[in-house]
Amino acid sequence: MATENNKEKYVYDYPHPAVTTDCVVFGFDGRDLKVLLIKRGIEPFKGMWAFPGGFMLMQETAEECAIRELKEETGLELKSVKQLGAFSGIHRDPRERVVTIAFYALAAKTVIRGGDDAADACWFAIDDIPQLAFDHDYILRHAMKRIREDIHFEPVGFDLLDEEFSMSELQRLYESILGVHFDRRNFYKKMMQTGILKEVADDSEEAGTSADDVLYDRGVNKKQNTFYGEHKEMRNRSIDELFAPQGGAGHSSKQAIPTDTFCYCENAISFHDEMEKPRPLGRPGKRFRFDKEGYNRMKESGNFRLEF
Amino acid sequence: MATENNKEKYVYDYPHPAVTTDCVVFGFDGRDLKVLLIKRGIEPFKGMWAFPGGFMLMQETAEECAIRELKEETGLELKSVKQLGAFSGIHRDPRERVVTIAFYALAAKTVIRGGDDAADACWFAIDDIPQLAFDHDYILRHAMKRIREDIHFEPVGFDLLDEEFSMSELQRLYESILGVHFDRRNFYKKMMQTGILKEVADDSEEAGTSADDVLYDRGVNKKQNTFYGEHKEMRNRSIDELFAPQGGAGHSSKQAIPTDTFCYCENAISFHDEMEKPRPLGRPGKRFRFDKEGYNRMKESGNFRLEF
DNA sequence: ACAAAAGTGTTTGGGATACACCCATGC
DNA sequence: GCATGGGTGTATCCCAAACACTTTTGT
Repeated sequence: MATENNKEKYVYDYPHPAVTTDCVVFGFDGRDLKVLLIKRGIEPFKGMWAFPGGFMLMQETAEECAIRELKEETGLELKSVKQLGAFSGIHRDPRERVVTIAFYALAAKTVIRGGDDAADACWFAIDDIPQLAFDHDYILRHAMKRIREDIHFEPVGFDLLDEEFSMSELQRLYESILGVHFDRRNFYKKMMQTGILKEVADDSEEAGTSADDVLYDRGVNKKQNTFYGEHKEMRNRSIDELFAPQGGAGHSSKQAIPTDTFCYCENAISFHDEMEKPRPLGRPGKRFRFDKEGYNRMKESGNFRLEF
Repeated sequence: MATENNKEKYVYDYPHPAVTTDCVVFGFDGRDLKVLLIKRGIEPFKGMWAFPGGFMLMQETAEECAIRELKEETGLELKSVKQLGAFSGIHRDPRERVVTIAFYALAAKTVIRGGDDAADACWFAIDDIPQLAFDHDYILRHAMKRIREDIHFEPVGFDLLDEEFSMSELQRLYESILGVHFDRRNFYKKMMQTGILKEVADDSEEAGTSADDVLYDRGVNKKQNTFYGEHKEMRNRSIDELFAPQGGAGHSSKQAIPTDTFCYCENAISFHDEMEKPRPLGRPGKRFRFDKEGYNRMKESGNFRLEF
């Protein structure tokens, strides 16, 4: 049906929409769930923030496209992305009819630090997202809904953490994603009895001041006194509340903040330089790893579900 | 970017894939979960069975396209479809690069009977699906997985039943979808305590020999003696087993059946004429309705989940 | 000494499961 | 009467939620 002539034009008997991909990349810095955005350099929506993504090539699947674009635009090299679905609003792109296939992905902390090509790529805390280009607000709502569902069935969390992590890091991650608070002891028990964690033998120094804590420490302790206080409200807020239309009801603090401050950008690159490493207070905890074998065993033997 | 010239050609600076939709329509006849398929009248895959669907127009969303194509090809008029996702395999259509956005939908029994335009549209029992065109086998696996997940959280079942139904009809539906068997009494209790059902006042005749039972009765009683025996194996079979590659291991009965028989077609239209109405045996049960208000109350007040 | 964070065990209540008897209908 | 299927209650068990004290570290 399609014919390619020499003038680099592509001709079809029937109109074809353009197909793009967009990728919602989640990260976790030990405190908040974050999303990777890029600042658009061209129209439409020039200057606004958007998910990395772009036009699909004929010789690649949508998944491959999402991974390629992510690499090109942010330097992140991920092995897999999960599809959220197609978004086909008729006027979602003012240029032409564009159907986008949206994905989401999880970037571990180590990977977060790896991004160097990301000139205009920044991580935004999930409750400090600026207004986005296209229908990306809408896509983000779907992505949040999806990650909250997936975390019950799949070991989503471990892709967001380093290989080794403490139980409280894991718990903070779950709490960030689900927006709730768990009893520390019950969380511990529940996690352990899933059989998807294995404890790391305590080889004294190994985990101590390693790079693991770098991102975690960055800035966390500045606010730590008020951490629970600040976010307590958020913890029981629904997705819709979190993503109410700009200036919507019920969240006056957001309205008061001017856009520039609201769009405060934590650039992935600058992470390296800015950080000091005050250790977390208190007793250092055991460290754990994701036990892939244990997970497979669980998955095979019946319906695996993390019941939170 | 796109330019339309007078020769009914559509020209783009970059190659565009075609975009289609496909819709997996589930039905339930009181015994088996069914899927609506159409026989392809043109190449490619002429003569093979496929999901209803077709090319998306520029002035419609993918959802609208799926609903429109469903109407055109089968006569079914549905109000909503749910998206499964985009399938973007490079060679999934031999003609040109085609990305399809797949949907699934649920058709109530009454609606099933309504289809008159469906010349080559047939319902197939979920464990008697012929080999399908394109990558539709693959899509069907996703659809089955999805409906099994959705049924836990959403009142999926009620879209497949008539307005009024008996508890055992509902149970059979759940058992068909999930492939398991429930204790009748526990199922009853669990369903009732969700608060999403309301009992229908017994106005004697109203529900008795009404059209409700028509489809249900068709053919069910012919096999009823052996119903549980025949399907017991299937009940605990996983999706992958159910959809093993043609001639795969472990299901010798299928291998023995020649394709023509295997593709036995229960045409939606002929339902009207063929049926006799032997009532179900035993004591006639209470009838229930889906309680939309109760469902909304449940959904708002915390995480609604049907735990099966 | 004190604050902060982490490790651990017990109790208890509610919900899921297993199970049995009686009733209504058609033949 | 008998086969078939529907309606209901109870006992049990397990899991999840609630909850407190001790230990380690840094200041």
